[in-house]
This record gives sequence, C-alpha cells and structure tokens, in this order.
Amino acid sequence: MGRISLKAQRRVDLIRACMRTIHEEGFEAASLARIARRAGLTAGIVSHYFRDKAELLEATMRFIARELYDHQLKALRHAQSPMERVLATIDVNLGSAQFNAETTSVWLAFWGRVNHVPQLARIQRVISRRLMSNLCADIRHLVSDQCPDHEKVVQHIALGLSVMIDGLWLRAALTNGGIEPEETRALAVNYLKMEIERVNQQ
Amino acid sequence: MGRISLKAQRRVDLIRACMRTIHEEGFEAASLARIARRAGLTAGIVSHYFRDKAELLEATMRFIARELYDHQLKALRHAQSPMERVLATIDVNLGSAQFNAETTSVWLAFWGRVNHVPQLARIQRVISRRLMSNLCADIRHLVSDQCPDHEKVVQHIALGLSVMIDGLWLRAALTNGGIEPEETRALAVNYLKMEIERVNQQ
DNA sequence: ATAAATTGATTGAACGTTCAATCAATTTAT
DNA sequence: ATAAATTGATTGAACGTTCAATCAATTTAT
Repeated sequence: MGRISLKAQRRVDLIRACMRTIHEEGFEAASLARIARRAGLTAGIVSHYFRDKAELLEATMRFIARELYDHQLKALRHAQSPMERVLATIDVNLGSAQFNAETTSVWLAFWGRVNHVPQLARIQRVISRRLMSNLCADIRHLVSDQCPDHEKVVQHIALGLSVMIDGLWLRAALTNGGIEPEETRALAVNYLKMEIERVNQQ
Repeated sequence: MGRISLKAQRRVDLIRACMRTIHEEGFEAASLARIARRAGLTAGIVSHYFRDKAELLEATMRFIARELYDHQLKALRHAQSPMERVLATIDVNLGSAQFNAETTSVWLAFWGRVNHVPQLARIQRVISRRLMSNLCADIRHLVSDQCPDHEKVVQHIALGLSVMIDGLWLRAALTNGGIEPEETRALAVNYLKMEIERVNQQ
C-alpha cells in the first residue's frame, strides 16, 4: 500500500510526457523517442509499459477523460441546486479548457484522429454522452412542467449547450481563438439562461 | 483562352487527392506517395507542382478556404435583407459541413495543426475574421438603435453565433457527432433569433 | 515542309533520415 | 541471488526529397 507502484508511476510519467510533447511540438513530432526523453527515459522502455504506441496514445486520451470526470464529480459535490449543477458543469468544462492549455491542445489533436481510430472514437463517445446526460438530468428540473414537449425541450437545450461548449473549447484550443477567458464562460451561461427563461415564460 | 493550363489542373488534381486521402485514411496516412497515387501519378511529380509537402498542405487549406468564400459570395447575392444574409451565412457554413464530409474532416485535421504551423494559422485567422465581420455587419442592422451598448451587443451576438457554428461544424466532422442535419441548422438559427428578440424587446 | 531544338510532364530509382519495434546486455532494487 | 527496470544497439520499413532519364508536344530554324 501507500506509495503507488513504479509501474503505475512510469505510465503516468510517459502519459504526461506524451501530452507535453503533443502540446509543445505537435502531434506529428511526438515520436516515442521524443516522448521518452521528456520523461527522462529512452525510447526502448516505452514498450515495457505499453504494448505499442497506439496504446500509449489511447491511455493518454483515457487519462484526460478521467481527469475531466474527476473534476466534474468534485465540482458537483458542492452544488446545491440543479442550476448550480449545470453552472458547475460549465465551469469544469470551460475551466479546464482555459487553465490547462496542454489538455486542450492534446484533445484537439485527438479530435482529428477520432474518425480513423475506433478506440479513440469510443472514448470520445463516452465523454460526449456523459456530458449530455448530466446536462439533461439537471436541465430537466429547470424547465417548467407545464412546458409542452417537456423532454424534447430539455434535450434541445442540453444539446445546444454542449455544442456551445464544444465551440468554446475549440476557441480555447486555438492559440488565436479570438476569445477572452471571461467571455467564454459568459457565452455559455448566457445561452443557458436565455433558453431557460424563454421556455418558462411562454 | 478557354481550357485551363495543365499546370493549374494538376495542382487541383493533387489538392483534391490530398483531401480525399486525409478524409478516408487520416492525416497520418497521407504520404506523398499515397496522395499522388490517388491522382493517378507518382510521388516524384509532386515536387514539380509544389515546392514541398508543406506547400501542398497549405494549398489544400487555402483551396478549402476559397471554396467556402465563393459559396458565401454566391449565397449572399440572393439575400434581400440583413436577416436573410445572416441566414444565408449560416446555411453556407453548415451546409458545406453537412454535404461535404471531405471538406469537414480535412478542416478538422488542419485545426489540429494550426497551433504549430504559422502559415496555417494565418489562413485560419482570415476565415475566422471574415465570418465575424460578415456577421457583425448584418447583425448590426438587426439590433435596435435604442439598444444600449449597441455595438457591444452586436459583437456579442456575432461571437456567440460563430462559436455555435464552430461547435456544429465539429459535430458534423465527427462521424459520431450525435446530431442530425436538420437539428444543426435549427440550433444556429434558433440561437440567433433568440438573441435578437431578447435585445430588441427590452 | 522538314528537321532540329526546346520545353514540360512524368517516371523510377536512390538518398539520407526518422520511426516503431525488438532484444540482448546492464543496472538497480529487493 | 533474483527479479524488475532500463539502456543502447539494431532492424526493417516508410518517408520526403532529389535527380537522371524518357518522351510527347511545341517551338524554332532552315
């Protein structure tokens, strides 16, 4: 117990080195030799911890997904109402987009590969679905029961908000996204409140 | 006059082959040999038409940018009012996203490289700025003169709409974007009208 | 009108480089 | 003494680039 195994530690070292390399030098430049060097190791050892390069890349994407999920769980713990929960979800997603340039640009690199690597597509689908169902669960309580097509409206708003989050995430990932950090959160929150108000006051 | 030169024709052949290769096999698999084979040529000839691979890739991105712009100009010619113009802009952007899977996935691949290739960043910035200023110009006429902070509001709506468009474009690019073609356009149009209504009826 | 010269397009082979993967040898920890 | 971790050398394939050679089409000179 206690200290985590060297094996687990090295895997994380390599995953983090992989992220840093992709972020700073681009996906094309992220060879095993370069990644290993960043972790203070040599290329040969990588195969001791990962079957092949594809597995390292997959583990890296999974690592980001888990990190995001952990932040999400932690943030939701303090939320008291459905609205607070949705706002926390927005903050977590856009917060990591803004404060962790590394996570964001690695994610962007992976987006470009999702269509060609089924393993990555699976991970992406899990994250996307999780966001959608989280948003739906909370927004359901924010839309008046009297609202016609209640469930449809809920899903429409959740989908719109997650599309908006993706768009903002993309802007954050592009060095020249042309958007300020404060604006980012405001756009998402504004969209949410506008939709909620509209459907409730009809 | 008349027939375009062989040189221009071959360049387009190679650009199109480049797009098809990236779309179908992924950016990583798009080697010069593979691209040339798709155009019915061999790898060697590429350097006869492009300085190097980077120039071919840049020309490909530029090609897409121009195509998008041409469609935009054509669509705007039939628009009669500011609202029609904005709707046409939405249609052009999301239309090509939906009906041309190739364009979309190539664009997605480039997004992942923009931060590491200044030449691509420039092209991306041009497109992004052009969309923003087009939207602003039309939305300016849709927001009431009485509205306080008129120009600020205009830019807020234009930014929100272009973020939404980016998000929708991304969904269209991902094979598993979880969004239907009809929904795509509806989300953008809905967002626009909702914002306009709100600021005008205050 | 004919022949010679020139151009442009294309191929296929060769080059040096980089890469992922493999593995025997060595070092380190237990 | 044993097992695990790590290195460093090696391999074979793939890559982008370069270039000599070929050849059809075009231009120029006679």
